[in-house]
Amino acid sequence: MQIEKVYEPQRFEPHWAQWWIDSGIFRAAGKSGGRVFSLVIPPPNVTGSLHIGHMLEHTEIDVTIRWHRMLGDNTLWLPGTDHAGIATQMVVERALAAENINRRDLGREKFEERVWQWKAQYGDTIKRQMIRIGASCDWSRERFTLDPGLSRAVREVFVRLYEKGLIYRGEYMVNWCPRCMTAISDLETAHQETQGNLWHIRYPVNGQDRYLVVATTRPETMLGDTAVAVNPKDQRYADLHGATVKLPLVGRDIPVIFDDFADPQFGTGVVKVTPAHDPNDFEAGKRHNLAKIKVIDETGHMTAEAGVYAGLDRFEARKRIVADLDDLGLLDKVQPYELSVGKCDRCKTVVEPLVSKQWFVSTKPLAKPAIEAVESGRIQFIPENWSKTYFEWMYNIRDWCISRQLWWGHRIPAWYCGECGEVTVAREAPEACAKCGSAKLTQDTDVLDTWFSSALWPFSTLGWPDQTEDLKTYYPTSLLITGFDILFFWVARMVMMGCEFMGEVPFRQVYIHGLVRDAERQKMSKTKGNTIDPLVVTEKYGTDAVRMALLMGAAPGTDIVLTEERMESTRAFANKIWNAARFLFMNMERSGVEPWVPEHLEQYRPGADAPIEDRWIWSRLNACAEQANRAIETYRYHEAAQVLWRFFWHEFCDWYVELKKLRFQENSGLDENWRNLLAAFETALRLLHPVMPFLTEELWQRLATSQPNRPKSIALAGYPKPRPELSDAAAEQEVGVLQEIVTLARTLRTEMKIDPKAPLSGTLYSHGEAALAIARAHSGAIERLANVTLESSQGAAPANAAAIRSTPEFDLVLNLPQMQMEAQRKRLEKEKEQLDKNIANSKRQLGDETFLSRAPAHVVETIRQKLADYEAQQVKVAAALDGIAQ
RNA sequence: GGGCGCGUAGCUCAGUUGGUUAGAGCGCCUGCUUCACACGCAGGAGGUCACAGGUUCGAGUCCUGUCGCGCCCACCA
Repeated sequence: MQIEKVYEPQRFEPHWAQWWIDSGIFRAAGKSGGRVFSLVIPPPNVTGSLHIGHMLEHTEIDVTIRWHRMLGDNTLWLPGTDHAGIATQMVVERALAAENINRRDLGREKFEERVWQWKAQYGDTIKRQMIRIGASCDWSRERFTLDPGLSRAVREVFVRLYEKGLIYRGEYMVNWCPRCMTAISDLETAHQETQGNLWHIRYPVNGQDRYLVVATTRPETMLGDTAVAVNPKDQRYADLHGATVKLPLVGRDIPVIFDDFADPQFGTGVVKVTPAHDPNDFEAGKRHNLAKIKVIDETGHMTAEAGVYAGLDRFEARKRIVADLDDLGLLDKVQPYELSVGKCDRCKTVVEPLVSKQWFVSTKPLAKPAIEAVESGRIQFIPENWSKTYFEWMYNIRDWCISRQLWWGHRIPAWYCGECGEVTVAREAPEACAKCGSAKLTQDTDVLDTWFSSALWPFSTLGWPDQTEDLKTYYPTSLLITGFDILFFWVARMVMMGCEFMGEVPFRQVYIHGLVRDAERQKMSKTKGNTIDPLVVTEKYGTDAVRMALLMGAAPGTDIVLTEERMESTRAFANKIWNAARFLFMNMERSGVEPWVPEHLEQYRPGADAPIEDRWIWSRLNACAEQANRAIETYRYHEAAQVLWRFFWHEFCDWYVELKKLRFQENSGLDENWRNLLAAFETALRLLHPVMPFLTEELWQRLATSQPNRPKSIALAGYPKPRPELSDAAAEQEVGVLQEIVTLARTLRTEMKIDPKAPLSGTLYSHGEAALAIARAHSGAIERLANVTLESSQGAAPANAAAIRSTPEFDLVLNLPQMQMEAQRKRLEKEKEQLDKNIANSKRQLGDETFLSRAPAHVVETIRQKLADYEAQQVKVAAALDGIAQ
């Protein structure tokens, strides 16, 4: 079998990804009317997969660790919707860029038409890439193809909420993005601290020789002022009841109103009121029945109401107005001022608060059961802290603006009558107006916020509103895995909708993973240019290495720092596995051993008289399985990754394979020795599969070829479970001592600056028989691993022995060609210093009456034991130092 | 303004309920092209766990405060 020296992920990963799909191993977990959840879904009793979605929309990398357990457990959560959407977005973005088209220049119909062409053109490549990185990619479920089943669910929910009075349409202040030309929700508005000015403007009071000075950060809105407000308790303005002021530049007379929202402490205590362009003022306007004068339009330009400023860009108008006020002597002062400016999440354009007719969901009634679900523990957050954030938002929830003026998405199922203006909300397009019978109906052109349909995902994908088998089986799911950045957007809303329409939470646990950060701990963002493109790095380091790097950094509650250094080290780990396999295969060939795995994987164990290294590695294998399973079950993926790393590299490779080298000299075919080894390696591959799926699949297939009844894939072979009967304390003890002897000898050799190639001899001294027996039994191993031949001797090392290393159990003395006295003395003195410190420490504690009386017995006992060891060591070190001095 | 979190080795980070001498990867130093792997092997240096108090027999871990940093939410003109 020809095996390359360095593991080349590019050769194997695409092949396996495709094979998993073709052979149906990654099959859909549930089907419903031809809809599948996700193309790449781990099968039953797997293990796991890591999922990286390339979020163009959010211009960052989103990492979802999908470590699915049992299908039968109903522990699945399958990210599907958004990733299919993302794949489509990737196509669209590419096409738009390549053809240099502005979305808005196409109409809705044209756009949808073009998308299919683009998909044909660019889709295959992207689909392949998505699959390669483990992302789902299901073309049937893109948002704007408006999958009929999903649309039906959306309409159903809309109508039911409307009939319950939980959806309403009204004229409200919304966040408007002048570039996207749509309303956006509060959540999609990102506030940013910006350095601006506070302009103080004089408004002359009619009939008095007096000004009211108002402060504003947005002078251009003054053209739309319809009042100025002061606090009713503010004595300075108590005389202004019934007064009016003349609005500068416009000349309109506007009233002075008295309202609590004016803060006497702020500026002069007088505030201008622009009901059409400020949320606060809008509310005040309603209270005082003020006119709304719209001076800025949907494109961010001044309207005809703005008089001479009409047609100007809003920021240009600001400059002109300030200049004109200054000319008129009405600019009292200008103050630098830091304010937070709302920007569109998507395009960073400054949001314009505008009054318009929009659809809203009243969220308070929906939030109540959703809060209760978490409070009662029916939904659990991991890490738990996130429930606080969830509550914080839920308790202060505001109504949700759901209408968007975009042209892809789910149309709002509302029709307006051309005759009488009646609004009809219905599941299907109505024939005639319910009120006047007119057939002149037009559907609302607005579409729904994408999160509206996303909120229904847990049940809409299962066939709701029909009571399907899938719905009964899979709702509620057990686990949602997601990032905190969509906690409000998606998670909270799924809970609300689930409680409302299913009467039950959509999932039991929510695992919140961190976001990926770059080396400077910055959130990845396209505008900052610090994005690590998963397609680029998977190409460079391999998918397995990228996955492992992410997992190693995935401690709950912390962000994931993804650096190339980290990926380099995980690639090294992949290569290590590869080379361990390469080594085994080479030796199998040499010994005439065919690839082999046990018939019953979970029952194999080495015999009681098996070679010590086999008994040892199987015991360690079991410990590793135990820890890995526990870590995975408690969502401590970083810990699992670390446990596996340490086991495979530092136990399996560094010790087990090294010890096995001695056996390879025997040329005896597939004996028990080989069986133990191959079965151990096979188990190790299964343990590693979740963190290195492609590599382990490749190796496992090569290993298992001979087994006719083997599962089709390592993914189907079952994750190794802890098996207490494999634990072998005696073997661990014995190999532990062997490791100690070898390490001592190596350390001593390096310290004495002895050429590692020079064979040495030495003596192992011990009072106990155990260490001596081990040294004798494993002389071959010791010679191989430390290049030292040891004699054994009962008793303590001679006082004048120079090259000495001690443990509480035994002393190791090497016969050196020349003495390195100085190096030896230095090391011993350092050791003595450390021992003295430890002894003093232990003695102090043991001399403390309160400690003895209050500390648990086992703590006291371990300290006693340690003190005895330290003291024994101290005697030896002192003797060795004396030896040198003589 | 409200909420959440962070500060541990040169760098990036672990450290589950407080309990012996605080760990890993990378980097660094020394020595090895040993017939699986230099994406490697062997050995090593490096930390008063941000600071100040407190609780405790015992604190990186719990409490209070200070300093520094980050994130989220919020209609402060």
